[in-house]
Amino acid sequence: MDTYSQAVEQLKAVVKAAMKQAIEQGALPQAELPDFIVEVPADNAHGDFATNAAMAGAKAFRMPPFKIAQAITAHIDLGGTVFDRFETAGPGFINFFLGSAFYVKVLQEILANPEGYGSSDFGKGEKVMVEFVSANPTGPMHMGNARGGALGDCLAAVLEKAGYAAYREFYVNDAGNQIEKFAESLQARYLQIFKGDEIVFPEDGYQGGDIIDLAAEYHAANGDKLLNVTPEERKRALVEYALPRNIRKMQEDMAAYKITYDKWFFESELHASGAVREVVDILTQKGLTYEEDGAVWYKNKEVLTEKLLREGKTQAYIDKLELKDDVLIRKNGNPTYFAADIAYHRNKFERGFTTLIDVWGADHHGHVMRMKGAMDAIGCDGDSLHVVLMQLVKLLRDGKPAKMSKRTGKAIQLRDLLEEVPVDSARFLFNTREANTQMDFDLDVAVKQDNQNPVYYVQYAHARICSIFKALQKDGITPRGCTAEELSLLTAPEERELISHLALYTNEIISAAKDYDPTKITRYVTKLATLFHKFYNACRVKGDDEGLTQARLALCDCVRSVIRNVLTMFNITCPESM
RNA sequence: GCGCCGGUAGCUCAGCUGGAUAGAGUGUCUGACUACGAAUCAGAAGGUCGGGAGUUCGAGUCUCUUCCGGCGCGCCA
Repeated sequence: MDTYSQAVEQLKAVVKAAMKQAIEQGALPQAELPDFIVEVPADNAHGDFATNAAMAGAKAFRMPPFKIAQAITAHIDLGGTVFDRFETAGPGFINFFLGSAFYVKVLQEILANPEGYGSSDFGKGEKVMVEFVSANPTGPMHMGNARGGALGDCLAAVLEKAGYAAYREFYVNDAGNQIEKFAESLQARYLQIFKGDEIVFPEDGYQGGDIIDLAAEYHAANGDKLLNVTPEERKRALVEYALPRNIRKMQEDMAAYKITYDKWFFESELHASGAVREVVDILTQKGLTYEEDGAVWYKNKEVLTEKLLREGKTQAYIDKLELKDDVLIRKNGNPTYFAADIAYHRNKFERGFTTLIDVWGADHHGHVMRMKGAMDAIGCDGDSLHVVLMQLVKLLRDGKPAKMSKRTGKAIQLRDLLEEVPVDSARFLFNTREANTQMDFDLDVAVKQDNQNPVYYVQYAHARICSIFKALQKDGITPRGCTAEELSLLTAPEERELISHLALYTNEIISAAKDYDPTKITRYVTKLATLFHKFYNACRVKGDDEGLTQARLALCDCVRSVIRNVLTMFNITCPESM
């Protein structure tokens, strides 16, 4: 267990023991021990940790919180802990102050294993799949994919550090309706090369310029080869030409974005293998389908109503949702996206993943509940499917929105973004806002190499530390191992605050993993950089006291290690000089 | 109409299972390099936590209601 968690456990035990003793000795009335929390106060004048045990016990003990606090503190024994002292304060908080033993232990823990610091077995090796981006291969990737890419990739990284076996997957929708639309669009553009406006572009076709380009490329290579063949043959040839090119482009874009997937999963395989048919059969066997208007429907309403009633929702609430059934097999015999998606998620469970995380655009939120219900319906566990919904990105340039409509052809694509903005910057910045909030992405800030851009602020802290080591090396000062006594010389407020923050890292990783929220880590490391800069301005590393200089070098080393630890995890470069 | 997400400083956002005087960054203003990187730091100013009601020792956080913004309610994905 990491030093920080140990301290918290010690504190809980000490407070519990004190309460028990107070009850035994009659200072508190007989009652069940209340649940209480241990937290880090916002204001460090209130100690390093505080507990609300006295306030939480007000009801159980039927006493004013302040009196309870006095009764508890009269029986606290800090022997054998990393704590020094405590006090009661405010309405009944008990504040605890760490002793130097804690700070020494934190540094020793990091120095002993800088790369492994932050890792834990919290996830117990559970197989988790993070499916993210999964853009349609019918056109170039957009800003939403950029956010999803950074989010999904870094989330997977956080999960790995928290002890999960994370797996990154991209679902390629290379089948179904949108491929048909893709084919129709390509065909129209191809024929327009010969016949111009005489060929009407399909109303719901893909308007993007990339379709025109693909048709033109095909024409340049193959001429009028497809002019006089059947539409079916023409479309098939065009898709066979264009689809692999689009997929390759997506793979190139993801590679440029420094995202490496464990697998690119093709929807077409689910159709070819009969997996889609299979889930429809399963649902039919369970009596959860029916035929109407020539289509096969799934009883979504029935499944979700039962599920929601089980969860304690009222019938009135469920009625208001106006749940609807869904088509699995269209009248024309083609399965819907929904049917394929059920098969896909079943396939994930069958591959041994016990937790599935999908990163989706918020516009798909209507799909979440019925997908979970469908998992239950086919005998998988819908509660093991977690969907991280991501709100839209608004691109700003010169403080004004930069439009990004996919249809205009002038849209800002992922590729444009990566040409304009450094990958480090994009990966970091997209993880500074929680998925669930709409975000402004300021292109001007993203290319800035100054304090407005948090990624540079963090990288600068790292480079600065590297520079300290070089400068002191020149003066003949070489870092060496420090004794505990030397490390305990780090008592300045700036030093202690910095070490305290270093101590939080493992916990922060676990918290980010639990919440599926890597933005906690970018905030963590930004604050780490801030605290380092404060330390740097307040405490000189180079000084007369050799032991203190070495201790401060050790502290610098720890900060550098943790910054590198975070940036490496997120696949962001960590320059030694800038 | 129904549902999901958001509304916190001029701007962009934190605020963990309810906790102490609501915090950062940025912007504005004022300071700090003959010393390890000033790509930094210190300080000031800046708030009806969208509005209202409730729950209790205590509410930005929970409940209800209402307003505003985004999104969704397809034999689209």
